[in-house]
Amino acid sequence: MSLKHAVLALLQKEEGSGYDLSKRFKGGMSYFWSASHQQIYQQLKKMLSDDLIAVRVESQDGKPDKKIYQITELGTQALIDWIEEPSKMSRVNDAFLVKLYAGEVVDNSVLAAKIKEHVVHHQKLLTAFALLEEEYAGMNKQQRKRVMLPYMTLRKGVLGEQAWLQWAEEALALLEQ
Amino acid sequence: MSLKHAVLALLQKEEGSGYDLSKRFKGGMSYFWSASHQQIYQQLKKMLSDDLIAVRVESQDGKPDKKIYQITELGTQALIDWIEEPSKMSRVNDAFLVKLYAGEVVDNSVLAAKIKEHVVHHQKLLTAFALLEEEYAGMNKQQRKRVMLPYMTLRKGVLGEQAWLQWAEEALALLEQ
DNA sequence: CAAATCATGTAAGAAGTTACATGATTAT
DNA sequence: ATAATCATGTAACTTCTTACATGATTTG
Repeated sequence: MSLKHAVLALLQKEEGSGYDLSKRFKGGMSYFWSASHQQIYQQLKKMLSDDLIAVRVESQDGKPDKKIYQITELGTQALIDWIEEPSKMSRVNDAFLVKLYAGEVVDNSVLAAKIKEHVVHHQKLLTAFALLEEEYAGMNKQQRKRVMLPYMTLRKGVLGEQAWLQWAEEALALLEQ
Repeated sequence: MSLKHAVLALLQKEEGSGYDLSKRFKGGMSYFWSASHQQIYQQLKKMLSDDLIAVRVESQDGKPDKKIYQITELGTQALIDWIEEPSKMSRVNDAFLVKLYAGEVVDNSVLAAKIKEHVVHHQKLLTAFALLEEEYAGMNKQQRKRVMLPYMTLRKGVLGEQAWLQWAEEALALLEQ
Protein backbone atom coordinates (compact mmCIF):
# COMPACT_ATOMS: atom_id res chain seq x y z
CA MET A 1 0.00 0.00 0.00
CA SER A 2 1.62 3.20 -1.09
CA LEU A 3 -1.24 5.51 -1.95
CA LYS A 4 -0.63 6.77 1.56
CA HIS A 5 2.96 7.57 0.70
CA ALA A 6 2.10 9.11 -2.64
CA VAL A 7 -0.27 11.46 -0.79
CA LEU A 8 2.46 12.25 1.73
CA ALA A 9 4.83 12.96 -1.15
CA LEU A 10 2.42 15.51 -2.57
CA LEU A 11 1.58 17.14 0.76
CA GLN A 12 5.26 17.36 1.59
CA LYS A 13 5.64 19.68 -1.42
CA GLU A 14 2.52 21.70 -0.65
CA GLU A 15 -0.64 21.47 1.44
CA GLY A 16 -3.91 20.90 -0.35
CA SER A 17 -7.48 19.63 -0.31
CA GLY A 18 -8.62 16.24 -1.53
CA TYR A 19 -9.69 17.87 -4.73
CA ASP A 20 -6.29 19.55 -5.15
CA LEU A 21 -4.53 16.22 -4.65
CA SER A 22 -6.79 14.57 -7.16
CA LYS A 23 -5.82 17.19 -9.72
CA ARG A 24 -2.14 16.88 -8.90
CA PHE A 25 -2.32 13.11 -9.40
CA LYS A 26 -3.97 13.69 -12.77
CA GLY A 27 -1.35 16.26 -13.68
CA GLY A 28 2.41 15.96 -13.39
CA MET A 29 2.30 12.70 -11.50
CA SER A 30 -0.14 10.78 -13.70
CA TYR A 31 2.45 8.74 -15.57
CA PHE A 32 3.81 7.18 -12.41
CA TRP A 33 0.93 7.28 -9.97
CA SER A 34 -2.81 7.44 -10.34
CA ALA A 35 -5.62 7.51 -7.83
CA SER A 36 -9.34 8.21 -8.02
CA HIS A 37 -10.97 10.92 -5.93
CA GLN A 38 -12.84 8.27 -3.95
CA GLN A 39 -9.61 6.62 -3.01
CA ILE A 40 -8.08 9.94 -2.02
CA TYR A 41 -10.93 11.05 0.26
CA GLN A 42 -10.98 7.71 2.05
CA GLN A 43 -7.22 7.70 2.38
CA LEU A 44 -7.16 11.24 3.79
CA LYS A 45 -9.69 10.21 6.43
CA LYS A 46 -7.49 7.33 7.55
CA MET A 47 -4.31 9.36 7.47
CA LEU A 48 -5.95 12.09 9.54
CA SER A 49 -6.93 9.60 12.23
CA ASP A 50 -3.37 8.25 12.17
CA ASP A 51 -2.02 11.81 12.64
CA LEU A 52 0.07 11.62 9.48
CA ILE A 53 -1.71 14.75 8.31
CA ALA A 54 -3.60 17.64 9.89
CA VAL A 55 -6.52 19.62 8.52
CA ARG A 56 -7.57 23.26 8.40
CA VAL A 57 -11.05 24.23 7.22
CA GLU A 58 -11.39 27.30 5.04
CA SER A 59 -14.84 28.70 4.46
CA GLN A 60 -15.35 30.15 1.03
CA ASP A 61 -18.25 32.39 0.03
CA GLY A 62 -20.66 30.62 -2.22
CA LYS A 63 -18.59 27.45 -2.44
CA PRO A 64 -18.65 24.68 0.16
CA ASP A 65 -15.97 24.63 2.82
CA LYS A 66 -12.52 23.55 1.75
CA LYS A 67 -10.57 21.14 3.91
CA ILE A 68 -6.90 21.82 3.49
CA TYR A 69 -4.56 19.07 4.63
CA GLN A 70 -0.96 19.47 5.76
CA ILE A 71 1.65 16.84 6.43
CA THR A 72 2.58 16.48 10.13
CA GLU A 73 5.98 15.67 11.61
CA LEU A 74 4.81 12.10 12.05
CA GLY A 75 3.83 12.09 8.39
CA THR A 76 7.19 13.43 7.28
CA GLN A 77 8.95 10.77 9.30
CA ALA A 78 6.72 8.06 7.80
CA LEU A 79 7.63 9.38 4.35
CA ILE A 80 11.36 9.33 5.12
CA ASP A 81 11.17 5.81 6.54
CA TRP A 82 9.29 4.60 3.49
CA ILE A 83 11.73 6.18 1.05
CA GLU A 84 14.67 4.57 2.81
CA GLU A 85 13.20 1.09 3.01
CA PRO A 86 13.92 -1.15 0.01
CA SER A 87 11.21 -0.81 -2.60
CA LYS A 88 9.69 -3.89 -4.10
CA MET A 89 9.45 -3.64 -7.85
CA SER A 90 6.12 -2.31 -9.01
CA ARG A 91 3.88 -4.83 -10.68
CA VAL A 92 2.90 -3.73 -14.15
CA ASN A 93 -0.42 -4.74 -15.62
CA ASP A 94 -0.71 -3.54 -19.16
CA ALA A 95 -3.84 -4.81 -20.86
CA PHE A 96 -2.71 -3.43 -24.23
CA LEU A 97 0.30 -5.75 -24.39
CA VAL A 98 -1.80 -8.71 -23.29
CA LYS A 99 -4.11 -7.98 -26.21
CA LEU A 100 -1.18 -7.96 -28.59
CA TYR A 101 0.30 -11.09 -27.05
CA ALA A 102 -2.90 -13.00 -27.78
CA GLY A 103 -3.66 -11.02 -30.93
CA GLU A 104 -3.57 -13.97 -33.31
CA VAL A 105 -7.27 -14.57 -32.57
CA VAL A 106 -8.20 -11.34 -34.36
CA ASP A 107 -7.30 -9.78 -37.71
CA ASN A 108 -4.00 -7.93 -38.02
CA SER A 109 -5.88 -4.81 -39.08
CA VAL A 110 -7.53 -4.72 -35.65
CA LEU A 111 -4.11 -4.83 -34.02
CA ALA A 112 -2.69 -2.17 -36.33
CA ALA A 113 -5.60 0.12 -35.43
CA LYS A 114 -4.99 -0.48 -31.73
CA ILE A 115 -1.32 0.39 -32.09
CA LYS A 116 -2.14 3.56 -34.00
CA GLU A 117 -4.52 4.64 -31.23
CA HIS A 118 -1.72 4.12 -28.78
CA VAL A 119 0.62 6.25 -30.85
CA VAL A 120 -1.85 9.13 -30.69
CA HIS A 121 -2.15 8.74 -26.93
CA HIS A 122 1.58 8.67 -26.33
CA GLN A 123 2.21 11.58 -28.67
CA LYS A 124 -0.26 13.65 -26.66
CA LEU A 125 1.55 12.80 -23.44
CA LEU A 126 4.90 13.61 -25.00
CA THR A 127 3.63 16.99 -26.15
CA ALA A 128 2.39 17.76 -22.63
CA PHE A 129 5.75 16.71 -21.18
CA ALA A 130 7.61 18.87 -23.70
CA LEU A 131 5.77 21.93 -22.35
CA LEU A 132 6.83 21.07 -18.80
CA GLU A 133 10.40 20.61 -19.98
CA GLU A 134 10.35 24.06 -21.60
CA GLU A 135 9.26 25.52 -18.30
CA TYR A 136 12.23 23.89 -16.65
CA ALA A 137 14.60 25.12 -19.34
CA GLY A 138 13.40 28.67 -18.72
CA MET A 139 14.31 28.56 -15.03
CA ASN A 140 17.42 29.95 -13.39
CA LYS A 141 19.91 27.71 -11.61
CA GLN A 142 18.37 28.04 -8.15
CA GLN A 143 14.87 27.26 -9.35
CA ARG A 144 16.15 24.33 -11.34
CA LYS A 145 17.86 22.94 -8.27
CA ARG A 146 14.64 23.20 -6.27
CA VAL A 147 12.59 21.20 -8.78
CA MET A 148 15.39 18.85 -9.80
CA LEU A 149 13.80 15.68 -8.40
CA PRO A 150 10.34 16.17 -9.94
CA TYR A 151 12.17 17.06 -13.15
CA MET A 152 14.01 13.75 -12.96
CA THR A 153 10.70 11.91 -12.85
CA LEU A 154 9.51 14.02 -15.78
CA ARG A 155 12.55 12.89 -17.77
CA LYS A 156 11.51 9.30 -17.09
CA GLY A 157 8.13 10.18 -18.51
CA VAL A 158 9.69 11.62 -21.64
CA LEU A 159 12.07 8.70 -22.21
CA GLY A 160 9.25 6.23 -21.54
CA GLU A 161 6.97 7.86 -24.08
CA GLN A 162 9.73 8.00 -26.66
CA ALA A 163 10.31 4.29 -26.13
CA TRP A 164 6.61 3.62 -26.74
CA LEU A 165 6.66 5.61 -29.99
CA GLN A 166 9.83 3.93 -31.19
CA TRP A 167 8.29 0.56 -30.37
CA ALA A 168 5.07 1.39 -32.23
CA GLU A 169 7.00 2.13 -35.44
CA GLU A 170 8.77 -1.21 -35.18
CA ALA A 171 5.57 -3.03 -34.35
CA LEU A 172 3.62 -1.57 -37.28
CA ALA A 173 6.46 -2.47 -39.65
CA LEU A 174 6.46 -6.04 -38.33
CA LEU A 175 2.68 -6.35 -38.73
CA GLU A 176 2.78 -5.19 -42.35
CA GLN A 177 5.28 -7.85 -43.40
CA MET B 1 -10.65 -6.68 -14.37
CA SER B 2 -8.36 -8.32 -16.86
CA LEU B 3 -6.58 -11.06 -14.96
CA LYS B 4 -9.31 -13.19 -16.49
CA HIS B 5 -8.27 -12.12 -19.95
CA ALA B 6 -4.58 -12.50 -19.24
CA VAL B 7 -5.29 -16.09 -18.22
CA LEU B 8 -7.33 -16.63 -21.38
CA ALA B 9 -4.44 -15.18 -23.40
CA LEU B 10 -2.05 -17.75 -21.93
CA LEU B 11 -4.44 -20.69 -22.26
CA GLN B 12 -5.17 -19.73 -25.84
CA LYS B 13 -1.50 -20.38 -26.62
CA GLU B 14 -1.32 -23.60 -24.61
CA GLU B 15 -3.26 -25.44 -21.93
CA GLY B 16 -1.80 -25.59 -18.45
CA SER B 17 -2.29 -25.97 -14.71
CA GLY B 18 -2.51 -23.15 -12.21
CA TYR B 19 1.10 -23.74 -11.40
CA ASP B 20 2.09 -23.60 -15.07
CA LEU B 21 0.24 -20.33 -15.51
CA SER B 22 1.93 -18.91 -12.46
CA LYS B 23 5.31 -19.72 -13.97
CA ARG B 24 4.37 -18.33 -17.35
CA PHE B 25 3.30 -15.07 -15.72
CA LYS B 26 6.64 -14.93 -13.93
CA GLY B 27 8.48 -15.69 -17.14
CA GLY B 28 8.02 -14.07 -20.54
CA MET B 29 4.98 -12.09 -19.47
CA SER B 30 6.26 -10.62 -16.23
CA TYR B 31 7.10 -7.18 -17.57
CA PHE B 32 3.56 -6.53 -18.71
CA TRP B 33 1.43 -8.70 -16.44
CA SER B 34 1.91 -10.17 -13.02
CA ALA B 35 -0.32 -12.27 -10.82
CA SER B 36 0.20 -14.28 -7.64
CA HIS B 37 -0.59 -17.98 -7.47
CA GLN B 38 -3.42 -17.28 -5.04
CA GLN B 39 -5.03 -14.94 -7.52
CA ILE B 40 -4.62 -17.46 -10.30
CA TYR B 41 -6.20 -20.40 -8.44
CA GLN B 42 -9.16 -18.30 -7.40
CA GLN B 43 -9.56 -16.90 -10.89
CA LEU B 44 -9.44 -20.36 -12.47
CA LYS B 45 -12.23 -21.50 -10.15
CA LYS B 46 -14.44 -18.61 -11.26
CA MET B 47 -13.60 -19.04 -14.92
CA LEU B 48 -14.38 -22.75 -14.73
CA SER B 49 -17.83 -22.07 -13.29
CA ASP B 50 -18.38 -19.49 -16.06
CA ASP B 51 -17.41 -22.10 -18.70
CA LEU B 52 -14.62 -19.94 -20.07
CA ILE B 53 -12.26 -22.83 -19.44
CA ALA B 54 -12.50 -26.61 -19.01
CA VAL B 55 -10.40 -28.90 -16.87
CA ARG B 56 -8.80 -32.31 -17.23
CA VAL B 57 -7.25 -34.07 -14.25
CA GLU B 58 -4.01 -35.95 -14.74
CA SER B 59 -2.84 -38.25 -12.02
CA GLN B 60 0.91 -38.38 -11.60
CA ASP B 61 2.77 -41.04 -9.67
CA GLY B 62 4.16 -39.69 -6.45
CA LYS B 63 3.04 -36.11 -7.12
CA PRO B 64 -0.45 -34.82 -6.41
CA ASP B 65 -2.96 -34.69 -9.23
CA LYS B 66 -2.47 -32.02 -11.84
CA LYS B 67 -5.48 -30.04 -13.05
CA ILE B 68 -4.89 -28.98 -16.61
CA TYR B 69 -7.10 -26.20 -17.90
CA GLN B 70 -8.04 -25.52 -21.52
CA ILE B 71 -9.76 -22.53 -23.02
CA THR B 72 -13.30 -23.24 -24.29
CA GLU B 73 -15.05 -21.79 -27.33
CA LEU B 74 -16.88 -19.44 -24.98
CA GLY B 75 -13.52 -18.43 -23.55
CA THR B 76 -12.00 -17.81 -26.96
CA GLN B 77 -14.97 -15.64 -27.88
CA ALA B 78 -14.63 -13.70 -24.63
CA LEU B 79 -10.97 -13.14 -25.44
CA ILE B 80 -11.76 -11.90 -28.95
CA ASP B 81 -14.48 -9.56 -27.67
CA TRP B 82 -12.15 -8.15 -25.05
CA ILE B 83 -9.31 -7.59 -27.53
CA GLU B 84 -11.61 -5.73 -29.87
CA GLU B 85 -13.18 -3.48 -27.27
CA PRO B 86 -11.37 -0.16 -26.64
CA SER B 87 -8.78 -0.57 -23.91
CA LYS B 88 -8.61 1.96 -21.15
CA MET B 89 -5.09 3.07 -20.46
CA SER B 90 -3.44 1.07 -17.74
CA ARG B 91 -2.87 2.90 -14.49
CA VAL B 92 0.77 2.89 -13.53
CA ASN B 93 1.79 2.92 -9.88
CA ASP B 94 5.52 3.13 -9.55
CA ALA B 95 6.64 3.59 -5.96
CA PHE B 96 10.24 4.13 -7.03
CA LEU B 97 9.42 7.33 -8.90
CA VAL B 98 7.25 8.55 -6.02
CA LYS B 99 10.26 8.13 -3.76
CA LEU B 100 12.40 10.16 -6.09
CA TYR B 101 9.72 12.80 -6.49
CA ALA B 102 9.68 13.38 -2.75
CA GLY B 103 13.35 12.58 -2.33
CA GLU B 104 14.37 15.97 -0.98
CA VAL B 105 13.53 14.73 2.53
CA VAL B 106 16.48 12.31 2.44
CA ASP B 107 20.14 12.62 1.51
CA ASN B 108 21.11 12.52 -2.16
CA SER B 109 23.37 9.55 -1.47
CA VAL B 110 20.29 7.53 -0.49
CA LEU B 111 18.68 8.40 -3.80
CA ALA B 112 21.83 7.60 -5.78
CA ALA B 113 21.98 4.19 -4.10
CA LYS B 114 18.33 3.55 -4.97
CA ILE B 115 18.95 4.45 -8.59
CA LYS B 116 21.99 2.17 -8.76
CA GLU B 117 19.93 -0.72 -7.38
CA HIS B 118 17.43 -0.06 -10.12
CA VAL B 119 20.12 -0.12 -12.75
CA VAL B 120 21.18 -3.59 -11.60
CA HIS B 121 17.58 -4.79 -11.72
CA HIS B 122 16.93 -3.45 -15.19
CA GLN B 123 20.23 -4.75 -16.51
CA LYS B 124 19.28 -8.22 -15.33
CA LEU B 125 15.96 -8.00 -17.13
CA LEU B 126 17.65 -6.74 -20.27
CA THR B 127 20.08 -9.65 -20.21
CA ALA B 128 17.20 -12.10 -19.87
CA PHE B 129 15.39 -10.42 -22.76
CA ALA B 130 18.52 -10.54 -24.90
CA LEU B 131 18.56 -14.33 -24.56
CA LEU B 132 14.95 -14.53 -25.73
CA GLU B 133 15.78 -12.27 -28.66
CA GLU B 134 18.64 -14.55 -29.67
CA GLU B 135 16.23 -17.46 -29.68
CA TYR B 136 14.00 -15.52 -32.04
CA ALA B 137 16.93 -14.60 -34.27
CA GLY B 138 17.80 -18.27 -34.62
CA MET B 139 14.36 -19.21 -35.94
CA ASN B 140 13.36 -19.72 -39.55
CA LYS B 141 10.78 -17.51 -41.24
CA GLN B 142 7.80 -19.71 -40.47
CA GLN B 143 8.64 -20.03 -36.80
CA ARG B 144 9.27 -16.31 -36.58
CA LYS B 145 5.86 -15.61 -38.08
CA ARG B 146 4.20 -17.87 -35.52
CA VAL B 147 5.72 -16.08 -32.52
CA MET B 148 5.67 -12.61 -34.04
CA LEU B 149 3.14 -11.14 -31.60
CA PRO B 150 4.80 -12.35 -28.40
CA TYR B 151 8.07 -11.15 -29.94
CA MET B 152 6.50 -7.73 -30.42
CA THR B 153 5.73 -7.57 -26.70
CA LEU B 154 9.29 -8.70 -25.97
CA ARG B 155 10.59 -5.79 -28.04
CA LYS B 156 8.55 -3.47 -25.85
CA GLY B 157 10.26 -5.03 -22.88
CA VAL B 158 13.69 -4.41 -24.39
CA LEU B 159 12.99 -0.81 -25.39
CA GLY B 160 11.43 -0.13 -22.01
CA GLU B 161 14.46 -1.45 -20.14
CA GLN B 162 16.83 0.51 -22.36
CA ALA B 163 14.82 3.64 -21.58
CA TRP B 164 15.21 2.94 -17.85
CA LEU B 165 18.97 2.52 -18.17
CA GLN B 166 19.34 5.65 -20.26
CA TRP B 167 17.27 7.53 -17.71
CA ALA B 168 19.36 6.24 -14.81
CA GLU B 169 22.55 7.60 -16.37
CA GLU B 170 20.95 11.00 -16.77
CA ALA B 171 19.52 10.90 -13.28
CA LEU B 172 22.83 10.00 -11.62
CA ALA B 173 24.58 12.79 -13.53
CA LEU B 174 21.94 15.27 -12.37
CA LEU B 175 22.28 14.15 -8.75
CA GLU B 176 26.03 14.59 -8.76
CA GLN B 177 25.87 18.20 -9.87
C1' DC C 1 -28.86 27.01 -21.42
C1' DA C 2 -25.81 23.29 -21.24
C1' DA C 3 -21.54 21.47 -20.02
C1' DA C 4 -17.58 21.52 -17.38
C1' DT C 5 -15.36 22.34 -13.14
C1' DC C 6 -15.30 22.96 -8.19
C1' DA C 7 -15.94 20.23 -4.03
C1' DT C 8 -17.11 16.54 -1.09
C1' DG C 9 -18.46 12.34 0.14
C1' DT C 10 -20.95 7.05 0.98
C1' DA C 11 -21.64 2.18 -0.03
C1' DA C 12 -21.45 -2.17 -2.26
C1' DG C 13 -18.85 -5.20 -4.52
C1' DA C 14 -14.64 -6.81 -7.01
C1' DA C 15 -9.88 -7.61 -6.88
C1' DG C 16 -5.50 -8.12 -4.75
C1' DT C 17 -2.31 -9.09 -0.72
C1' DT C 18 -0.64 -11.55 3.22
C1' DA C 19 -0.64 -15.26 6.02
C1' DC C 20 -1.51 -19.92 6.74
C1' DA C 21 -1.63 -24.85 5.29
C1' DT C 22 0.04 -29.34 3.35
C1' DG C 23 3.07 -32.63 1.41
C1' DA C 24 6.01 -34.88 -2.13
C1' DT C 25 10.29 -34.65 -5.03
C1' DT C 26 14.65 -33.08 -6.63
C1' DA C 27 18.93 -30.79 -6.48
C1' DT C 28 23.05 -29.20 -3.58
C1' DA D 1 20.21 -32.49 5.74
C1' DT D 2 18.47 -28.38 3.64
C1' DA D 3 16.69 -25.63 0.27
C1' DA D 4 14.24 -25.22 -3.77
C1' DT D 5 10.68 -26.63 -6.74
C1' DC D 6 6.41 -28.96 -7.69
C1' DA D 7 1.49 -28.49 -6.69
C1' DT D 8 -2.67 -26.92 -4.70
C1' DG D 9 -5.50 -24.44 -2.05
C1' DT D 10 -8.31 -21.40 2.08
C1' DA D 11 -9.22 -17.28 4.96
C1' DA D 12 -8.81 -12.76 6.58
C1' DC D 13 -7.84 -8.47 5.41
C1' DT D 14 -6.80 -4.40 2.60
C1' DT D 15 -7.39 -1.85 -1.44
C1' DC D 16 -9.65 -0.39 -5.55
C1' DT D 17 -13.55 0.26 -8.66
C1' DT D 18 -18.18 1.42 -9.81
C1' DA D 19 -22.20 3.54 -8.86
C1' DC D 20 -24.72 6.82 -6.45
C1' DA D 21 -25.38 11.45 -4.29
C1' DT D 22 -25.49 16.60 -3.90
C1' DG D 23 -25.11 21.29 -5.18
C1' DA D 24 -22.78 25.69 -6.44
C1' DT D 25 -20.06 28.28 -10.02
C1' DT D 26 -17.91 29.20 -14.22
C1' DT D 27 -17.23 28.88 -19.20
C1' DG D 28 -18.83 28.45 -23.93
